[in-house]
This record gives sequence, C-alpha cells and structure tokens, in this order.
Amino acid sequence: MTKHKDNQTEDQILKAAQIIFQTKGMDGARMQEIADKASINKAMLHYYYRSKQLLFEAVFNKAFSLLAPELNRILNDSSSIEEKIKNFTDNYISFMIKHPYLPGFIIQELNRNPKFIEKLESNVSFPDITKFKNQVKNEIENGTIIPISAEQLFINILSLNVFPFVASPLIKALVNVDDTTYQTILEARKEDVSNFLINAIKK
Amino acid sequence: MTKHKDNQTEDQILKAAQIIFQTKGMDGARMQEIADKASINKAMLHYYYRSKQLLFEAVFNKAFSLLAPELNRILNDSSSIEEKIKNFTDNYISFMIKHPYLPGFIIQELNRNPKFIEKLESNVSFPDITKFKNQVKNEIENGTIIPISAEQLFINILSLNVFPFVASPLIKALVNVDDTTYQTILEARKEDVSNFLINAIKK
DNA sequence: AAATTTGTTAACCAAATGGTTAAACTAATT
DNA sequence: AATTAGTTTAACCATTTGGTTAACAAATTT
Repeated sequence: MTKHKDNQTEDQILKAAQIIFQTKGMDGARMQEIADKASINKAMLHYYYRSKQLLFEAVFNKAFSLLAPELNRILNDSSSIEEKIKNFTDNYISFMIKHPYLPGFIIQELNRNPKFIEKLESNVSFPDITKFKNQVKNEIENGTIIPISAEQLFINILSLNVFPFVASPLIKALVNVDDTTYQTILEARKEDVSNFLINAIKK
Repeated sequence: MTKHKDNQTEDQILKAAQIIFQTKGMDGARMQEIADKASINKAMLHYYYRSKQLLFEAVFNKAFSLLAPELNRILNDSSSIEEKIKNFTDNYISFMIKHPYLPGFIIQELNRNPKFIEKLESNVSFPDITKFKNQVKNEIENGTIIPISAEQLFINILSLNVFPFVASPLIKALVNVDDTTYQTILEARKEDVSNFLINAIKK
C-alpha cells in the first residue's frame, strides 16, 4: 500500500514522464519539461518520485514490462516455430505501430547504462528462449525447417521486427519515402516479415 | 585551406570527441570530459570548433561519411542482387565489428534531431537505391528471385545487418550469452545473414 | 629583432539544472 | 472546532555546464 491516497497526480506525472523520457532519453529529458507537460509544480515530481533517476526507472520498468511478458508468452506457448513467427510478427508490429518510441527508448537506455540489464534479468517475466531453442532443434531433426542456429534465427526475427521502428528516420531517408508511405510499409510488414522469415527457413 | 597551421591538436580533439559522443550521445556528452580525454584545456575545444553543436556535427558527419559511400558503391555496382547481399553483409558486419558504436550513434542522433537528415540528403554521397530497385524488378521478371517489394527487401537487409549492433546489450541478455560468445555470433553472421537472405528470396 | 599572428591556459561568467524547504492549502479524523 | 496527514506552491540553493576573456607563450612574418 502506498502512502499516497490519491494517485491521480502520480499518474499524470508518469504519463508526462513517459512521453518526455521516451522521446528525449534520460540525458535529454528535463524535469521542468516533465512538470510542464503534467501541468504541475516541479517540486511535485520529487514529492512523488524523489529523484529524476527513480522517475526514470519507473518509466523504464513500465515500458519493459509492457513488452516482455508478451514475448515470453509467445516464446513458451505450444505453437510451432512457424506459428510463433506469425504470432510474434503480427503482435509486435501492431503493438509498435501504436508505441513507436518504445523499442528505441529501451535499446538506447540499455546501451547507456548496461547495469540496467541485471535488474531486468532478475525480473520474473524476463523472456526465456530455452523452449524456443529446443523447438528449433526438434523441427530441424523432423525436417520441418532447414538447419539453422536457434540464436541466429531468434536474432533475425527480432531484427526484422524491431529495427524498422528503431531506425525509422534513417530508413525513411534511405528508401526516400514520407511519413505516411512509411506507415504503409510498416503495415505491410505484419505479413511480409513472417512470409519472408518462413520462406527463409522452410524446406 | 584551414586557418590552423598545426592540426595535431585538432585531431586529438576530434578523436576524443568521437569516443565521447559515440558512447554517450550529444545530450550525455560533456565538453569537460572531451577536453580531459584529449588532454587539453576546455577552451581549446571552442577555439577549434566554436561550440558543442559544431564539434558534434564534425563527429557526426565523419561517422556518416564513413558508412554511406561504401553502401552507395555496393548499391550501384554491376553485381547481381545475390552478390550485392553477400558483398554488403560481409563488408558491413566486418566494419561494424571494428566500430560497434557507430550505427547506434547515428540512429540515436537521427531520432533526436530529424532535421539532420535534410543536411545528409543534400550530401553528394547519400545512398541512392533506385538502381537496386530496378535490379530487383528485373530479377523478379527473370525469375531469379521470388516476388518481393524492393523496399521491403532493402529494409530486411539493413535490419539483419545493423540491428545486432544497435541492440547488442538487449540481445545479449535475451539470448543469454556473454560478450565473447556474442562476438562469435556476430562473426558467424557474416556468412549466416547472407545465406539466410538469399534463401529467403531465391527461387 | 620587432611586430604580428597563432596556440594555450587559468580564471571567470551567466544560464540551466536537479533538488530542497518552509509555508500554505485541503480534506479527512478526532 | 481542532487536529492531523497529505498535497501543492513559490522561492531558494548548490552544482554543473557551455562558453568567454584576458593574459601569456610560441611561432611566423616583416
């Protein structure tokens, strides 16, 4: 139980902090800017979250726990590799279209402070790929898919799904398309990526 | 011709700035830290580069012009799509193993300040994928590769090559490997990625 | 060798930044 | 009505930060 009776202000702060931290990162974010966005006094940030670091961690943990459990669920359900790929791709691209800053934010901050990972790993719902690895091994033996390292396949799935969101300004410039066209391309990827992946590993 | 006779100090500054900016980003970098790393007085940074912004731009432009011309060359040479993929993958993964912070740095800063892209696009050696697009179209007609959008293929190539460097701390944690093992995985990708890509598009 | 230009340093400065404090306000509880 | 606990504000503070200045040293030019 929290010592605060009313969590309305607390929520307002967290929402504002999410927007600022996720677009500007820890270093680029300013407490005053978060306070302005939350329409409150700067001292309130410290009253509710004590420090910039703790407020940041609240935002970061919430962001991560928004992505990890779903990944873990898909990795460990009973579906085949092919179904997992379809499931993951469709799920995550849809999710990231709605929250385009999330993956870049998480990756950027993990790069900035590698110690964060230890905290995440001790988290209960931190994704575990052991089942996925066994499944890949089995399906290779069964002849369902071509021989491939499970780790490499996992990295490939992740790359094809996440990178277009992390590097969108760069890709937009390279492919030479505007925002709306890029949006269409991302939409198409919900199907394209899983087809591409399955085509790459199916016998 | 530059107004500075001796460019030794200038180089020292640029090298120090590269390390600091590429690991901490524009917002996280401190002028004092750069000066310390270059073993000079902080005022020298301003004497040679006038402001943090200009020093940063020098670093950023150098980083980008280290990557772009090679990409452009590969995209526009006379080799087939399959050869381009092999070429690009081998070249870039080798390069990024040597400069692992570069891609993350560029992507992070393009996200932070989208106006940078306009400057880059006016750059002479900014990559142009028109030839690559025509080639994909032709090879689809010839039946060499399966039908696929050239843009999607390009994004896929980029994703598989670059993402493992941008998101290394996250991937290391998910795949549950230490630094040296991850290094081995990256080395293997020089071959694995092009095989994977070619397998996905070859008829 | 005198004068001028270029390179370097230490001290300094204003603005911004994360954080604190004390007082005032609000709404339950006694 | 008085007390109390929780909430909010404005003013304040110490430190950090990018940037400047003025004096000085070392070349280069005249």
